[in-house]
Amino acid sequence: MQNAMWTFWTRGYHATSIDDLVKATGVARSGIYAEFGGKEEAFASCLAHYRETVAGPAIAILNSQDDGIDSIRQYFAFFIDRHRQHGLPGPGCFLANSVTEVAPHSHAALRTASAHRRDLQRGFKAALRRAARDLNSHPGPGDLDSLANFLAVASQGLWSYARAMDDLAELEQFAREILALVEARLSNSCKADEGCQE
Amino acid sequence: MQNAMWTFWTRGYHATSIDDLVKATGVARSGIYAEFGGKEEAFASCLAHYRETVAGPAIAILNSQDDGIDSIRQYFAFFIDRHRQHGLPGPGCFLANSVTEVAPHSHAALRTASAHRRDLQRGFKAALRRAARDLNSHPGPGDLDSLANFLAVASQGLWSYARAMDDLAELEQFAREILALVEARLSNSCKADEGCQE
DNA sequence: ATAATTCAGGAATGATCGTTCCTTAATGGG
DNA sequence: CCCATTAAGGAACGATCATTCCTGAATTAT
Repeated sequence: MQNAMWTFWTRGYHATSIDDLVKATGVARSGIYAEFGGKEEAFASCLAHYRETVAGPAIAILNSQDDGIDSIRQYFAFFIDRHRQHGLPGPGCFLANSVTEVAPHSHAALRTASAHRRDLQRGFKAALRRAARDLNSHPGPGDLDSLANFLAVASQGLWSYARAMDDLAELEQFAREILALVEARLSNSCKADEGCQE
Repeated sequence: MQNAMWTFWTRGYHATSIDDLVKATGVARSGIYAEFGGKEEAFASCLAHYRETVAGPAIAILNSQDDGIDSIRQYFAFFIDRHRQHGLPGPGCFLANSVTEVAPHSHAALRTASAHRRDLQRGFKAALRRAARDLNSHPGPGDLDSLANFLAVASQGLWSYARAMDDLAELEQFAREILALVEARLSNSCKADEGCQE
């Protein structure tokens, strides 16, 4: 399963053949069909497995500690460290890759990707709420939703580009910039609020 | 050419067969090979054609007027309007799609995508410089580069998700949020600067 | 008008695709 | 020890892939 997931992850759905899965996993063709049912089902299973074992723990980082800003920092560090180990160009995020390649033509992949985005957005929102609290910021209604939605979509861009970049420093710069932006945005809400201390 | 580009754009490289190109363009198989050479060359030509006729004019919007913030707003509006006409899920950005699907395994596509990102980043930086000027903001050295790099990568996320979303309002919310973030970030630089009025 | 040339259309080819099926080895109950 | 059941390995299938090549019509030059 792990090897099949990795193959779909790095090569995508269409560029992966059943033979590739056979070579990657070591199990025979009949074993692939016995385990999954077919290529589409195999892909869906691998995508769900990725969501459980990789994306889920990553989102959990966003609630791993009290400091909201640092939670977001660690979320990005989690993926960037992966790419530091692997080297660039890297695999990116399997869910992010699937959004581009298969989601437009596969209802199953689209629903998995949408559910993931919802979870990620909720995680970001929770971290942002703690960050706003620590910054004495009082964002308006919907501001945190808008900002969390933005962070989820912007992350997609980072994981996409991780497949086409050769300099890790650019990924790190992106992560630093996104934190600076969030702090500036929350501080701005603070500034607009009258009861805010300095 | 236009029809071949659209086919690769919406379906991707691997999911597009020569037969698809024949049906889409109306020219016979031999005509495809006479014009392009082969499937890979056809894709590269279509990608270059997209960069010239779609991405180039879009980047030019970033320098179309003096108001930097509004230039950025119009850049996003340009693509979002496309998706308003087409409906969601939409085609996204052909270059952004290629970053995910083919750039990791194709040197030609990777170079085209990298060159595009460089151009886009330069366009954003120029617009940001004008925006900073109008906001009386004095960002530190490298701040505009970092912010422009961020905008280019974040855009990638938006065009990716345009292929997997069904609500245009979320695209628009993203665009509004990115402008609010940029303004907050530039205002923050202003606040840090002592000679800043207000 | 006729012969030469060009080029588009589609048939043919070898390879590879996803999928199925048959053979065979392994395992467990009697 | 033997037979029944199961699961794994690989051969075989039709379909489709990218690519090549051949045929016939259109066009140009003489």
